[in-house]
Amino acid sequence: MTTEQVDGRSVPTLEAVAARAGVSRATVSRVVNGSTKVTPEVVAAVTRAISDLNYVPNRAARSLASRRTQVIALVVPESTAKVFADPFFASIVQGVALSLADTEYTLNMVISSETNPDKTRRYLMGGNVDGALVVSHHSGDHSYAQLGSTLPIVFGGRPVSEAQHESYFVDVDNVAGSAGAAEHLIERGRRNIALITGPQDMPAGLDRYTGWRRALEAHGLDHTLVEYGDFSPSSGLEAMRRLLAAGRPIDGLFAANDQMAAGAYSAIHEAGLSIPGDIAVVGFDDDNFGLTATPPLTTVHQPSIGLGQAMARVLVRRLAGEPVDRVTLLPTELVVRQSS
Amino acid sequence: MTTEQVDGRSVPTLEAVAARAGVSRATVSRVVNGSTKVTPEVVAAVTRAISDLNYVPNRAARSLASRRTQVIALVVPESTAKVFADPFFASIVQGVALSLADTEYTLNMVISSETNPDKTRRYLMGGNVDGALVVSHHSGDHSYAQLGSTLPIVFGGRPVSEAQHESYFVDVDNVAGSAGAAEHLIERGRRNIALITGPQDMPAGLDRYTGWRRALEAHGLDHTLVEYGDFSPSSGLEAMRRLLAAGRPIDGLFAANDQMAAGAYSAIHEAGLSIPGDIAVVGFDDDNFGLTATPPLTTVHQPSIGLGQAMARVLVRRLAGEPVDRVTLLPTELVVRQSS
DNA sequence: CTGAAAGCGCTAACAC
DNA sequence: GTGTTAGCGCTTTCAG
Repeated sequence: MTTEQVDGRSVPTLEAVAARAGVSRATVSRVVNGSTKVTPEVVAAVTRAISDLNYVPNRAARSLASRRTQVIALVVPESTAKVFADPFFASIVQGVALSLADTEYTLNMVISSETNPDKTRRYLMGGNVDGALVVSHHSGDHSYAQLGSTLPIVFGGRPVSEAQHESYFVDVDNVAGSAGAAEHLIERGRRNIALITGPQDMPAGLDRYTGWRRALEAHGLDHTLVEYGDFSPSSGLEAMRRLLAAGRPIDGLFAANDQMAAGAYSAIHEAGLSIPGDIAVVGFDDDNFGLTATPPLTTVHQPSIGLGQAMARVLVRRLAGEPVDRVTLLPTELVVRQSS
Repeated sequence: MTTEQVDGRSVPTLEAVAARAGVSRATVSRVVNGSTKVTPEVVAAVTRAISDLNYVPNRAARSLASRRTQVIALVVPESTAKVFADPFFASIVQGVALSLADTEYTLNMVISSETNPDKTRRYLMGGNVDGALVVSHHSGDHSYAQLGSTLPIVFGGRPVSEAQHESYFVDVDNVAGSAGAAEHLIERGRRNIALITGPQDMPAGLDRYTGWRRALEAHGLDHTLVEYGDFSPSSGLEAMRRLLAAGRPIDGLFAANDQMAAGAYSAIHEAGLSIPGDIAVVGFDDDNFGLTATPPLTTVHQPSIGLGQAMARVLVRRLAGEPVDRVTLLPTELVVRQSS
C-alpha cells in the first residue's frame, strides 16, 4: 500500500494570491513580509486573497531566495540524549520550544552522535540553519565553539575553559546560588559547614564550590570541610561518610546537587544523626527528590525552563542583529523546606 | 554589535563540484542522490570533488526542486509541553530523535498552541513538512486526524474514538500489560483485587481497566472493586480511601499508573495496613516513583523510548511508500519489586 | 550513461 | 508604492 504523495487541492502559490488580489507577486511578498511601503487598500486586498486561498508561504522557496532558513538547531550530544529523561534537560528543551513558538523560527532538534560529530558539524555549516543552540548536560563542553565564528551559536552552561571566552552562553548563577545556600546555613546558626561538591572540571562543581567558600570566608568560617562526588547519589553517600569519619564537628552541609544530598541523607542517618537537628542540609537543583525526601530538602532552585527560554531569546536577538551580552546569568532561588 | 551574516568561505554549490569533477550538475546530483546509473569512475571523481570541496547540499534548494522537504514535524500540544518534564514524554522525544538521526529526515519540534491550533495546522499543511508525528500525552486526542488525509501522520497513543479509525498509531499494549499485572497478583495468591483506573475517556484509563477485568474474569474472580482517579497521586489517595471505606475485603490492588499507586500507598498506610502483607500493589508506567518507594513498587514498564522510535519508524516507512500496519502495539514488561 | 534546459516558489534589486 | 526582472541551488524530464 503505497502512500501516494497526493496533492489534494495543491497548495496555492504566491502567484495565485497575486492574481486574485490583482497585484504583482512582489507586492504580495511585501505584504507577507510586513513591508510598510504598501497602501492600506492593497494590503487589505492581498490579505483577503491570502485568507480566501488559505495561502501559506513555502519555506524552501523563501529560504532559497532570501538566503535565510528561519531554522534554529538545538544540538544535543548523544550522551546527553541518553539521559534525556533528566528533567533538567527536558525543561531546557521545553523552554526553547516555547520561546521559539512566538517567533518565525522553527526548532530543529539535532542529536549529535559522538562517534561521528562531523555529520552534525557539516549539517550546521551547510547553510541549513540560521543559528544553533548547544546544550551539553551540566558539563560546559563547548567543542562546537569553533563553529561560533561562522554560525551564531548560544551555549547552555558556561564553558569550562576561559579560552573559549568568545562564546555566547546562558547559565544559572551557580556562584550566587551556592553562596546563598551557605548564607542560609549560617543564618540558621550553623558554624561547621561542610561541602560535597562535584568534579572541579565541571563548571557546576567548580562554581558551586566557589560560592560556598566565598560565603564562609565572608563570615570568617572554616572552609576546609570539603569532599568531592560526581553528582550521583552514591558518590554523595561516600563523600558524607568520609566527612563524618574525619571526626571533625559538622552541623551543616551543602551538597552541590540534590542527588548527592540524597546520598548524604543516608550516610547521616546511618551514623545515627538527625536532619536538621544534628546536621542541617541544603541541596542544589530542586529536582524531584527534594520534595519526597524525609525531611523535605531545602535546596537551590534553578530555572531550567527559563534557561531554555533565555538561550532561545539570546540567539534570536543575535540573529536580529540586536546587541546581546555574551554572558547571561540566571538567578536561582532558595527553597526552604525542613532539612535546614 | 550587529552580527553580520558573514559568509566566510561561502558554501560550495553543486555547480562548483560539477566543475571540479568535470561533469554536469545533473551528474553530480545523481551521485549525491545515489542513482545507480552512473559510471563508477564518474562516481569516484564526483565523490572526490565533494569531499575536497566539503560540499553539503542545500536543503532549501533541494526541497524546492524535488517538492520534498525531508522534514518531519513532532507536534506537541502546549498542555503536554507544560508537563514536558514528564519522563514518559521526554523519552518519546528522545526515541523519535534517535530514530530519525539515522535517516535523511530532520526533526522539527512544533508546540501547538491550544488557543491557536490553526497556526500549527496551516504550518503542517503548507507543504513545510513531509509528515508529522503527533503526541498527546496519555490522551488519545486525534484532533489532527483530519489532516491525515493530506499529510502522512502517525499518532502516539490510540485514538479515543473508533471513528478516527483511519489513523496510523503506535501505542503500548495497555490491555495486555494490565492483564499481566492482574495475573501476577492472582499468582501471588490474591483473590480480592481492586483497581484504581483513570478516566474512561482516555484510552490508557479504559484499556488498563479492560485488561484487569479480563484477567479477573478469566479466573472467575470478582471484578467490581473499581474506583476512578485522574492519574494524579491525590486522586489515587482518594480512590484508595473510598475502596477501603467500602469495607469489602481487599488483598491486592492494581493502579493504572504509578502516580496513583503512590497516592494509594499513603491511604493504605494511614489505614494501618501493610504492603504487601495486607495488600499487594502493582502500578503501571515504571516512572521514577517506583524505585524509591517503600516498599519498591512492582509495576508494568512501558517502553517509552521504543514508542518514539516506533512512531518515527512507521512514519518513515509510510513516506518511503512501504506497507505498514495502521496499528503498532508495543509490549510491556512487568517489573517485580517488593510491593507484591 | 550523461548533458542541456526548464523550472520549483519566492525575494530583492532596480526601474517606473 | 508597485511592477519587472533576475536569480537562489537543486532536481528532473528529455535528448542524445
